[in-house]
Amino acid sequence: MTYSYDYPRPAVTVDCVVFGLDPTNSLQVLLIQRRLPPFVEQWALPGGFVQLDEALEQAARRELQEESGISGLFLEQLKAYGQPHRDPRGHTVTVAFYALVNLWSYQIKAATDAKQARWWPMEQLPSLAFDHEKIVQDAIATLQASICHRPIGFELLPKKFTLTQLQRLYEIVLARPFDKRNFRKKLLKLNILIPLDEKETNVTHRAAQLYQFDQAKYMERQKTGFNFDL
Amino acid sequence: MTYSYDYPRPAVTVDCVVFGLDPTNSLQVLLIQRRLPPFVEQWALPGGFVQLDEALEQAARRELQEESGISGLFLEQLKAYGQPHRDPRGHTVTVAFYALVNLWSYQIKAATDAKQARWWPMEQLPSLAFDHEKIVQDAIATLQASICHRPIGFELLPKKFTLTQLQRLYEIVLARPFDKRNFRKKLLKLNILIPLDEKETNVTHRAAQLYQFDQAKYMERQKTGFNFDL
DNA sequence: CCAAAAGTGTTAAATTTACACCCATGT
DNA sequence: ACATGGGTGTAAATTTAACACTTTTGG
Repeated sequence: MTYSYDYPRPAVTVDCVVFGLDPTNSLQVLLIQRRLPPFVEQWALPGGFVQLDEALEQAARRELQEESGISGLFLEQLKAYGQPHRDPRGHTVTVAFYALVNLWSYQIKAATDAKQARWWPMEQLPSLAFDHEKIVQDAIATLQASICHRPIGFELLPKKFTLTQLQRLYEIVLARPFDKRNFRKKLLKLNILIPLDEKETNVTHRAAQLYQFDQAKYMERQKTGFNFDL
Repeated sequence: MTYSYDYPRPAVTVDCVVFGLDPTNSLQVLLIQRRLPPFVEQWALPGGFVQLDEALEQAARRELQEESGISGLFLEQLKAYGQPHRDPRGHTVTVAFYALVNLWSYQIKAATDAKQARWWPMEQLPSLAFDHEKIVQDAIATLQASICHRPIGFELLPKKFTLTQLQRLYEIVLARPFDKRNFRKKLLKLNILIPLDEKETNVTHRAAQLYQFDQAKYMERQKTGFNFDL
């Protein structure tokens, strides 16, 4: 390294707002109970210090893995937060990410994790450490905007899903109802859902058609000026 | 301060992608020629180190003021960049912002600035220091998305503008043509433009009606579920 | 046969697109 | 009078919104 600079530096952390949709159709956020000061015993977003020469997203994935055992999920940067007194230990800049998980797969792990990780329903979050409440609010706003313009909602569902599940997902995240017929028409016309040769099982009523998101076709059509848009 | 932590820390900087639209209808980006290593003499985004206990946006505004003399402009956070080797001096996380300026007002200042600040047309940027080319690309993409969904384009025009100026602005930023009649219909129907009792002056043809953006009305209508959208 | 959710089509309204000519002003 | 950009309307196509009943399956 040829040059150096020695200003006093803020600390740099990452924090993750992990959203999960569970089979009972409730949107959940993963929280960690802190064991160290500051804010001991309070609930907070999973996250921690960025190590030297570690990329931001990589740090976020590492912290998620360490604190909750989940990996390989959809992760996007949200925003950096650097208000001077957001951390009582001193000036700390945090880069927040949001992540999407389908709880059909991850439910067990997170629920039984030894490190005090727990899913909390969006509507009843406990009070949070630092400025994490603000971060969660920003994350839900960004999630709402993103889900309307890009096909990321599928990250919250199992690979094979029914149109009703998809509609519920949108209704939950956007907090508004959709008309069943119009919703189905619109989604099917986009032509990025593959109807499978399979139906729902273990239901006490007519079994629904299962679909799968066609990532490849979406990518292709995207290049030729195609928009997802709701 | 009750707690402390002494991990080795990445440095934290801010960088600004300042977009300006000039009267000849070209989209420009403000660049600074570096006087210190690394990347001496190369062009780069205005920016610099975040000081201890300084908020991120505040740091961005301070750097812009110091390096180019402009202040009071529209500024929004873009993204944080933290790839390990993006700065040869050592691990540095930068929080990038993008800003909008109307060059009808700022033209002189920036052009005559002693500190080697210069406007460059978007289509012919020089090669840039660090990963600033990537940052500029991300900024233009974000600008394009934002300008479609929120009325921020007005920040690039003088307070009083004509519909043709507005249309040109959209055409330049989005790099596609709009139909004159349809564009005017759409914008006027939004009902957030105030027609003034004034016309363009010093033109060699029929003088155009001047309009002003009605921020107040926009804010109101936004609360009652109203979207700008193109 | 009952309960529960799946699946399906039409119509009216609103929005979007395409398109061409006259107007006002300064030289 | 002419060059330059300002300003305007209509019709067709597409998209959206509203709305209710029949089907399938398991219990």
